[in-house]
Amino acid sequence: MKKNATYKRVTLSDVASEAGVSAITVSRSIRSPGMVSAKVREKVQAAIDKLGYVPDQAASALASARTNVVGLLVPSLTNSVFSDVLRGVYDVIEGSGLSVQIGNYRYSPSKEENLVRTFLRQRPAGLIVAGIDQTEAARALLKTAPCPVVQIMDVTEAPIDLLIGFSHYDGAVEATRHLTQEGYRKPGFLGARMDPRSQARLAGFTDEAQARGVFDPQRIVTTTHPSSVGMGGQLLTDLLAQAPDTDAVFCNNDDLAAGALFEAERRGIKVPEQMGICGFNDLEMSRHLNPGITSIATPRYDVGAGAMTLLSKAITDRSAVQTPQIRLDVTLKKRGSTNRGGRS
Amino acid sequence: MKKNATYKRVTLSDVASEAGVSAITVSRSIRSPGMVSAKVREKVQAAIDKLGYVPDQAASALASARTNVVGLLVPSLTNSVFSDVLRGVYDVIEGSGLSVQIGNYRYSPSKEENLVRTFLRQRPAGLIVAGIDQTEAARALLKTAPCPVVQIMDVTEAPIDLLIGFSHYDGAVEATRHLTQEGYRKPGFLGARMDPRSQARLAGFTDEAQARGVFDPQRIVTTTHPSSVGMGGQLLTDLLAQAPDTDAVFCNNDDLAAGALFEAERRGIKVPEQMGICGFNDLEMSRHLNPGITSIATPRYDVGAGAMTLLSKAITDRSAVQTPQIRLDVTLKKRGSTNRGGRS
DNA sequence: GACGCTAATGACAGCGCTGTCATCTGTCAA
DNA sequence: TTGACAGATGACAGCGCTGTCATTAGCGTC
Repeated sequence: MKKNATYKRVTLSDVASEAGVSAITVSRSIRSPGMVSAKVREKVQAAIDKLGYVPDQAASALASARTNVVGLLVPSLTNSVFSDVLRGVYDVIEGSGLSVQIGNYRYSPSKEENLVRTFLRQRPAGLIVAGIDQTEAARALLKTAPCPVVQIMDVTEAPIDLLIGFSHYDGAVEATRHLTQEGYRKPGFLGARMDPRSQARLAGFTDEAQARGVFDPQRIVTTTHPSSVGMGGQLLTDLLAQAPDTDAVFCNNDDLAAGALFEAERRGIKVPEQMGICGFNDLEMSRHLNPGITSIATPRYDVGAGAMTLLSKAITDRSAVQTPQIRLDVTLKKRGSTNRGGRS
Repeated sequence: MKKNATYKRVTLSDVASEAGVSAITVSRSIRSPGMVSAKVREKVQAAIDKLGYVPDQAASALASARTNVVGLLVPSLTNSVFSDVLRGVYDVIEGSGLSVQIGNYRYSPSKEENLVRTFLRQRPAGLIVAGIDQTEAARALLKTAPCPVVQIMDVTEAPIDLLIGFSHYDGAVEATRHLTQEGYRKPGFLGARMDPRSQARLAGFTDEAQARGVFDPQRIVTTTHPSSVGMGGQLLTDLLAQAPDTDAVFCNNDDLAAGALFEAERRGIKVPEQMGICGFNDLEMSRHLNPGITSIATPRYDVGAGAMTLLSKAITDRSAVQTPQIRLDVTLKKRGSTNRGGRS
């Protein structure tokens, strides 16, 4: 067993003999200080500092059959939505001794299921999974997983374990209501990707539009291609081709909304007078465009940070988790793109 | 040592006795198939499939003093630039048996140095670090690291080990030249964050502007705050306050450029007639704005993918790496925001 | 037909830590 | 003084794998 001289490891027993105690005592004084007397703890700490001891994660994982790795399963890394979540996760994890491993399942449920399997075999300390739409098999695996599991980005009556998210449906309802309240009577829906959360937004739009008597299936245009600004323009073009008298669009997200805005401009359609545009997610760009794009602000960073907080609490002591399911609010940001001022 | 029944592990020796060989032979037939006869290899594979054996990474890491973890050190997770890099990394790593661990040093060199230390202690299989401006201590650590190291996102004459990136300086020179060629004689520079790569862009701008006789330090406005669309507007405001006759801006990145464009609009300054605007990074949004924003397209995804390709090759066989340093090109994307058509 | 050589396989120890159980110490009540 | 008991500490084995030998088999050579 060759050792690299530069990185020769200081081991537990090195610390132990330096401190004049046994190895196991050092281990305990690190992991559960409460079990060790203050005097010994001090000596151990001094020895650790002196030798620059750093625990070996592999050895610890092997001996305890447990790692300090948190698995994070996301459907996309392109999406700026998930980079916000990521940021929240990383901000909270800092200094917690846990580390994250990301799995990207590219919106493929079967790939997600495989990733769940792969991750579980590594005996993770915890798992964060996006959404509530896992396959049956994945759900079963997660239900019986020997670690806490947090679902994020959505809400449901039947969570697997822990959950933090917000309602895409409610956000869409609020957006749609806002459009009708501003006097738009022929609202349409533009959607790309159409993953489960996009579907929920469409459902919210549909239900609210029906409730207000302004629903027309002709005005729904979707694609499974990824969202982009360019796609927003294209979808609006398609919509206007099949329903030229559409007077507003609720877009799946702000990229599409921006694209729709530019396309409207190009066509000489005045926003918000002739057409209202509402987005989803409230990206920074949206409030700076002219007109600013009305959008549903979603607490993406908070979801990431909250998920990690929840998880690390559950890892330490599952029963200490007060609120295993957290529902965050979305907020309608009214801006120029829907400011027609009418009341229906 | 309690075992979770659900995840009871199949071990090497289980496979070994199933296949009628010794444990070490199974290990070899997985890690270096060339050392094992074809017959045995088949038997072993059959046993693995039958039992569903998955190697234990912790045990392997402990025994071999080596992990399959690649450390990725980035200065930011907010920045869409790095999410593109991330995507490239993850696309390549898929199925390679390696896994990534991200460290976010938030543009703090000392935090970066600490992260290097932390990562190295985990005996990573390789390391990817952003930029070429590590502290002296970090450089020393990386130079003697017992694993390949890839620097990304920039180029230098003195790389630590492997490198893949592009020249921010050259990109800025090209942008500045373009502005002058379009007839702008009073170009300014807007910069946020001002990390080393932003500094390189400023240097490129300065040198080229001086070479063309259009340099004026009054027209340089920077901040150490992060980039955002809003910040772009603010910086343009500041610039115009101290140099009202400025007729073009080269912006550190496209967010600032978009903000500058909106601010110009707000002030009734015509783009590109009265003011030219050029960005950096060529985000998707830029080509859809009106006018489209001229920008320097950077191969961010390719940097991520290339870095990971380089690294996994080096991990397998360092001497097999043909091109240890790769310089990628940046491309000027001419759009409406600088289309004045003049020739200086 | 004994010898040397290479290719293929195996035995063994140990990586650094933690779970389990045993031991030791000091305190307090009877 | 004795015993019971809780709190603090230690001994030991073993997690699952791989590095380093040692051993065996198979082959050609003189």
